[in-house]
Amino acid sequence: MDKLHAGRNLTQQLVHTLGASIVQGDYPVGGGLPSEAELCEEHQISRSATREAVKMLTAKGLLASRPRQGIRVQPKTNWNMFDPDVLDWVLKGTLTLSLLKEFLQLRLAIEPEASALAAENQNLELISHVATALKRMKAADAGLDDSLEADIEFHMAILMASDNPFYQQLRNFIDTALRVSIRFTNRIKGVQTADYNAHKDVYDAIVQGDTDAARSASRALQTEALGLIKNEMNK
Amino acid sequence: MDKLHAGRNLTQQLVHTLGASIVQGDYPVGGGLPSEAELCEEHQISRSATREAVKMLTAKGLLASRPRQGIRVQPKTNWNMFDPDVLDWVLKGTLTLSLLKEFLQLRLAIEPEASALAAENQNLELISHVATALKRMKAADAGLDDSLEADIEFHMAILMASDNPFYQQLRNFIDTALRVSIRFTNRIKGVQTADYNAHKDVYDAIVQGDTDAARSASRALQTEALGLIKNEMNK
DNA sequence: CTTTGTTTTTTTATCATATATATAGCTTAT
DNA sequence: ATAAGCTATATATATGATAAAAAAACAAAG
Repeated sequence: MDKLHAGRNLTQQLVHTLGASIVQGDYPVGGGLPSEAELCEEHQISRSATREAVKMLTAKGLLASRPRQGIRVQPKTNWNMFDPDVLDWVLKGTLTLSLLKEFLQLRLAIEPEASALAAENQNLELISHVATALKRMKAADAGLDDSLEADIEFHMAILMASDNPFYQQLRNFIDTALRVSIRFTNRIKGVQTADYNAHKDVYDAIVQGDTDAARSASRALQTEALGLIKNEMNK
Repeated sequence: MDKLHAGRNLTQQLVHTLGASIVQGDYPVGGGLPSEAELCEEHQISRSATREAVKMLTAKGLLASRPRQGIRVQPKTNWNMFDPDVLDWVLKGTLTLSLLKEFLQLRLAIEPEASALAAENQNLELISHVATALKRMKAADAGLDDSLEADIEFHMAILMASDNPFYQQLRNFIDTALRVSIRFTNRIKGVQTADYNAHKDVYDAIVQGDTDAARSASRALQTEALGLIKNEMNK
């Protein structure tokens, strides 16, 4: 079995290798995977482990299996794109400028509204974590902290401060995607210390409880990143 | 085994009964479920079926299992709330005004931006489905079609028309939640033919390619529903 | 008494095999 | 032609045995 996935158990290993393959398009959508028996043979593991891996991928919407019909890849619209694993496979396997744009278009919906909610709900405990992240960003500007990590922590803290479980649930999603996308945008505009002042504007508006200002400050932040990508696509 | 889940196979049945129980809080978060062996005994099914069900719930973020430690419920922040099954269990098991509000707060982020994207991208094929849904809504006003279904179809068509896979992926999520929430809001404001004109405003703006108008028309639609809930909460 | 290393024991993980069940495609009777 | 029934084959389920992991109990050394 794969050496790449050391530390994980057999089922998990197969889940990840199969998941990545499926997303990459190694098997025809709607069409069939190798049968259960063939998968066992190929990967040299037992039926239990194989079946459990298939079940996990089924739970994530990638596969479906029926007797006499075999195991088939579900259409993309069934994939749970918000499952961190699936998202990871998609981003690592098929990252394109176009996909990145689409991701940013989603953040453009989520984050401004999360900032507005944070300003509205005034959960001081949660808002304090935004302040902490902002301090890390400042430190990173002076080379005392990791710029990428500080940036991500900031955006995670905003989502948490929304105090809404649905937004909070998007943490994993945005975390996964940010790690890919920030690296990508940095490559475009040159390594950059993430724009501290623009981030501070968002924080200030939240602290002041100004929902509209929070929304538009956050929106400005997102729009800039999106513009960068769109620009790149037109080259 | 449960008579409630007829038509599904044993694994699926157990997934759904366990999933619902977990979400409802029948087992302590962070704490343990019955052991594999006990689950088999309780539900009178084999270890294969039991293990596969546990794996599926693991894939959805509800459970984790390790040797010697047993099967434990993961903290809520790990649950894949955007998985249609999980959302369904949460909504049916723990629906409150507060949860409904939080759901609408998410739609308030998603749908206006989806409408704006639809206006921007001008995918005529996809936009035509919005027109179809709108016609159904008009027919429903005259009692010739189902009002709930027409309403849902409209909002689904908007998401599709955004032409962005991430928004499209939210179809399942919003579909599931709308069915619960529309019934709920109707109970509050009396059975109502969904507001045709407000919906038409959104469609018109999209057709005209006016992104800002589409965004604010959609936002108005969402804000109204949200206001209704907030009102109810303050009673 | 504390720390560190070892053994025990419990539970899941994996394997192997047997049987049941579902179903696509073929067959046959009307 | 059409529908009911058959067949072959893949998954679904059951069961028993073994491996591996990890917490807990225990023992030895400092």
